[in-house]
Amino acid sequence: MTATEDTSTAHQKAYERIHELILTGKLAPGERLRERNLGALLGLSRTPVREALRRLSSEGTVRFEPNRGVYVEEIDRGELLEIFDIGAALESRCARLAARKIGSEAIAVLEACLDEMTKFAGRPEGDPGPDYVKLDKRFHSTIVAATGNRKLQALVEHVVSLPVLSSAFRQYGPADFRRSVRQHGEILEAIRSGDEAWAEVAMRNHILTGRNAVVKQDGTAAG
Amino acid sequence: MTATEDTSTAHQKAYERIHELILTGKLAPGERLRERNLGALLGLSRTPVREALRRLSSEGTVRFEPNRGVYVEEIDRGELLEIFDIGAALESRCARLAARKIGSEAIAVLEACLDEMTKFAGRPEGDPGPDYVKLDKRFHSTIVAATGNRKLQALVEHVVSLPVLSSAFRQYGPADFRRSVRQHGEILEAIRSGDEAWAEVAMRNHILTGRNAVVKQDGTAAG
DNA sequence: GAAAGCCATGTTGTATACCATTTGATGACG
DNA sequence: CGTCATCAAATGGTATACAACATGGCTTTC
Repeated sequence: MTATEDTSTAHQKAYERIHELILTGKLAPGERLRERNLGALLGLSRTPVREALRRLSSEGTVRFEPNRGVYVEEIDRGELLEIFDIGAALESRCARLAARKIGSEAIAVLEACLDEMTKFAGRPEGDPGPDYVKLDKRFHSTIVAATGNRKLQALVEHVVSLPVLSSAFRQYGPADFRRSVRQHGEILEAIRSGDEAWAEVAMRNHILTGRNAVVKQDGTAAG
Repeated sequence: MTATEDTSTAHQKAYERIHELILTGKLAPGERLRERNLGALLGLSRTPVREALRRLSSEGTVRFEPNRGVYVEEIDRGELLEIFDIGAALESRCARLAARKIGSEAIAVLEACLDEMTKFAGRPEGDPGPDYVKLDKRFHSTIVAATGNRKLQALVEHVVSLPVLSSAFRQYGPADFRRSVRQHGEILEAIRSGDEAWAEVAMRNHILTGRNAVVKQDGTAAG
């Protein structure tokens, strides 16, 4: 019916929508979030909204100030680059584990992802945009899930929940997308062949490429 | 002084108590948590309990099964050891950053912690037990906070929220505690002197010592 | 005229009430 | 005797109601 998303519960819907609003910058860093406003906006009551906000708070995306409201967390450039380093450490470790433990179904999912990515990158002009972001998320989520480690999965989710991950894509040109696809291909091949060391460095290479894109994103010394 | 804990809000109280119940094994892995039961147990309504559970869920400590209840997550030995490795990666990175950015107040807190730890470890017999766990938490939290990176802080919190971290202490003997104190001393000295590389490896050394304790904790091939 | 206190208003924090879904028991039917 | 349908109790999911706290403007007083 609606968006084919897994919007089975109001809480899930609230979480996804609010998260997206923050990702896309419609809710700006530092901005105060009023529970009743959000509820009205999403057609929900405060209860699921608050639960979603608690979750986002636990992920470091928003901040509860007791009795004084909820605010979108700000992230400065230094923090962000650190996060990329952490992400590289976590995800490369995931890739190593995945190379050891992944099953054929997960492999199939990765292949399907890569296939669609290739199609997107093959386009002459248009920016793949949000679709590519989703594919990228699915690809990485599949690898993390293949580790079978739920705690690790939770950690990575928290890292990739950053607004900036997608903003990194925003300024990608066609060449950047092609490179991204190629890197995903390498990662898949490494995992498929069970080469743990290769999978690890292929993933690290991929993440740090994204990091570099963010570094160059805004050269100005904006406060 | 009562429990000087920051139990200002019901949500916070619920979170701390439930977390502790899981840490101490009073709520066993796989066990179903009934919201009304927990609320009655803590003298609270379901609302703050549910918010606390959402937070714990986000941390990977419990698991929501839609319409079917909340369960304490189980962790097998392999996952656990992985978590220690991740923790080592994250915390050693924190130590490196802290060595660069820490302020004098935080240094003072660390010194105070170390002081109390030394007292505990100096005891002839008694197991320091929960008190030492708290000191350890404070020590590590202070270092993480000193990085100034909130997202990183959130990540580490999620790692150390593991039941097993404290269970590692449980089988510590006097010699183990003395070694732990000595290691904390090294970490502090490294950070204080601003030696990033030293701080990093001192922390890694410390965490992996704990990992080793867990490895040896239960030699039996218990499922 | 300025500062301090008080009240009105809005928002968060918590409790309760209601609805939807699951689950186990009971009984009818094969 | 076993199996399946049906229903009731329990529990999770959500909405609403109420209480506590914060904030801004107004009045009052010096």
